[in-house]
Amino acid sequence: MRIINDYYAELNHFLVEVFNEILRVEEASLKKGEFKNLSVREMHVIEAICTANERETGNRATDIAHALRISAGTLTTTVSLLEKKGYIKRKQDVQDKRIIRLFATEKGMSANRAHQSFHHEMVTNVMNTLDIEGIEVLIKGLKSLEMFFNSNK
Amino acid sequence: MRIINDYYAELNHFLVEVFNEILRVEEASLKKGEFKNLSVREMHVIEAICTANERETGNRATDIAHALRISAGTLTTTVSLLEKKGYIKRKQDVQDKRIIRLFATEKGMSANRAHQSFHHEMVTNVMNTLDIEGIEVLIKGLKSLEMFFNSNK
DNA sequence: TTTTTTAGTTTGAATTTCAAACTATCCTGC
DNA sequence: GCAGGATAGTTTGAAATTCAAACTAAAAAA
Repeated sequence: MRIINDYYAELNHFLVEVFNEILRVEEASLKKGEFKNLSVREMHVIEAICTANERETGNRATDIAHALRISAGTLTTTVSLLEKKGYIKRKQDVQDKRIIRLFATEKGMSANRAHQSFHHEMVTNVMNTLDIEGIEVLIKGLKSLEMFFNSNK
Repeated sequence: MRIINDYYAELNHFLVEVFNEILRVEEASLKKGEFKNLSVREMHVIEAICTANERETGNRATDIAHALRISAGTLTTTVSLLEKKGYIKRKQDVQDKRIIRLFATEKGMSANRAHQSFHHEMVTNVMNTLDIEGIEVLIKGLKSLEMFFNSNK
């Protein structure tokens, strides 16, 4: 039981502390790079727009707001700013003029690639310290975390 | 290489999506419980104060602000509010009157215990899906994440 | 053709945060 | 001692972020 408790403390530490770090480091990484004038939130809006267009999962303003779990009003604000900064473009749908479709500009896609490479470095870094079996166990643990959260919604 | 890429995508998904959930669920969990009038930020201030007093790692305002990585001004604001709400107490140090030491009230400690039990549930939930070896691998993976973040500071 | 619904924007208020100025206290060197 | 600098915390003013609710325009339903 002693050992289990040690593991408990360590896991809790990681889940509490380490993952707060992700945002912080992500932010710092953004501030250092080419796209200083983007906040993490803005970067995530760009990312969501790029992903939606790649995977064709819906690039309407509503879709993006829903994916990011932010309100429509908040998205409008961010999108207006990002458009002014030249990262994304609004396009009114031809069939249904109520709908605004969102696209990244070249600059936006470039910012997204830079951001992706941050994630890529992070993930490959973790993977390199583990063998295949270890990766599988890590994923299994993270999966059960996800299940825990889904059941708590 | 195909398989490695699948793992990559899955890991990235967890690191990006799942851990954003922690804050959300934590927030929702708070709003449901006995201590509705506490934000996640406020809860974390209480938690930091309780932990600091348990472990005697420094309960000065400066120590707490540093542990939470927030500015002194921000902490002052939060502490004033939490004191008004009855969760914590300021005490001026006797030796050095510049120093403000922070303590949780009974109510504050009670809120902290409720919050701890949320974490406890979360962590034991993950641990229950794994055997000892699995837990060790999970921790190893998380550790390498932490190392990645520390090297990126 | 009305009425209702949907998509997005605007508005107004609340919250959160921080840097910088400020106050009070302590420490150092003369 | 005491002047000058350092330290702890607070206050202030401004910026950023967010959302609900009111609003506009367009589409769908009745």
